[in-house]
Amino acid sequence: MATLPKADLEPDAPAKGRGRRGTRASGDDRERAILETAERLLEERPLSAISVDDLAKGAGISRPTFYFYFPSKDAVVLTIIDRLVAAAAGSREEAVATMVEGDPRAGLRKALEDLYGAFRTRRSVVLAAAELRTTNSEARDLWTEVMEGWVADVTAVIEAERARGAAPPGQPARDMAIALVQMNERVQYASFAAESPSLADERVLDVLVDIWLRAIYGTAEPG
Amino acid sequence: MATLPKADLEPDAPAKGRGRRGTRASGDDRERAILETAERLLEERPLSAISVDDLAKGAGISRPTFYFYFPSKDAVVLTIIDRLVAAAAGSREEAVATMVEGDPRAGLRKALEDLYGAFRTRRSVVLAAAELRTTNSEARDLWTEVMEGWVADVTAVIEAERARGAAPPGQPARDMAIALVQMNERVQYASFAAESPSLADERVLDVLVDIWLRAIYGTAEPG
DNA sequence: AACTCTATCAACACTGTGTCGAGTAAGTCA
DNA sequence: TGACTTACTCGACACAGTGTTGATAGAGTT
Repeated sequence: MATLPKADLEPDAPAKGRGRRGTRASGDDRERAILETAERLLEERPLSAISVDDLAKGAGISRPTFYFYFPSKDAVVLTIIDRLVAAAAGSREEAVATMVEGDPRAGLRKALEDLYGAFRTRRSVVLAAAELRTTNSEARDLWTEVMEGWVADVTAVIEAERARGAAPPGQPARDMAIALVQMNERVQYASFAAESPSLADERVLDVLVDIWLRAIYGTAEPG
Repeated sequence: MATLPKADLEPDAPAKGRGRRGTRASGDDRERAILETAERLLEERPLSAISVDDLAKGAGISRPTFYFYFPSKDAVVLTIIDRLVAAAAGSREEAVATMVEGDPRAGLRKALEDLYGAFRTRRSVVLAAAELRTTNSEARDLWTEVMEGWVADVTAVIEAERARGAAPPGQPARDMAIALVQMNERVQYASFAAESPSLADERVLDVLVDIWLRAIYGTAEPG
């Protein structure tokens, strides 16, 4: 089977020190097996229904041995979330670049599309992250970082559009950004979880883009 | 001030059969004591950090005796949430009535204000509900019911405004309603939990009302 | 006085978490 | 080669929490 003796020059060290204590012996396989087991099980059931024993069994080791690789179940999931967040950060940079150039509607749509896509392909991880967030402060902090990043970018975009006269004045740009980013989070989560009510997968972007555009570029004096 | 515990003609039998099995002997006090203990502890710490034993101790009974009154910790919290939801349902009816008559901006603000107020005074219960929702399907169903109610109302309002020509056409009214209602949920939750980023308590309404108005009554062809 | 019904809790069975300490096997170097 | 180190493994334990059982006490009929 997969005997990967792998010249370990700088092999992984994937996400800071979330995983194993020291060293980098052959047990890399085990660490990977645990992570893969976690991802697989999360496709089947919620995080709360997965035990350390399930992860250990799935990776072919005993429960105490699991603790040699990770300090807790949460740490495993945090490692997985770290990776998702890193991938999403890439999308974000790209997205902002897209937004700055030319046509706002197309730019915004492309930006939200990339982000939505990055998460949709890892639905089960997003759901697990949301679950973890309610009990684990490290998960909360990680998510805060992500949200602050987006809010900062969106705030800058709104301010730029107002400055060049493309967008009318209104509520403080950062406040708008917070509400809009949080709306996206919630709407996307509901769609992933197939909550009810929720937007159908293929409606999410149309609706979000429209609300963003109206919120940023529109004024409303209804009659 | 919010005089919530109003008009108890029917002193208990508060929410269907969530509580004790049969009868109504003197042990009503105990049931109430358990509920009060739960509310008190939820002000101090999250639901996940409260055990059945804590509730029993707080009510001056042993753990097995607790199970005479409630089948689980979740059932206690569900009873509390039931009451909050019932109170909020009152606010909702009133809110919709307010919206229908005259000036949309004032009406919408009043409506969102009432709702926000109903929840803000019971912050800790809202937070507990969100926590429960991730693991308990009954809590999920209950919340679904609440959300569907709001979405139905908002959908009707949007359609009415479009029909009388006050609002321009756009995305399907129900889709807009879902996104807007979910935005409110998320923004308010973040504010209650003092997440970061989140809107300051006194900014929430201004920002939400503005986005709602622009989303419903505005169009946006940015340049 | 026998009978019932509410209410109570000690003791138990079970599930899950995390730790300790003893052990093995594969290097490393004297 | 044999002593020492380091990576790794797991049986057995201690602990925390949930939910159940069965025995019992008192109050209220009949």
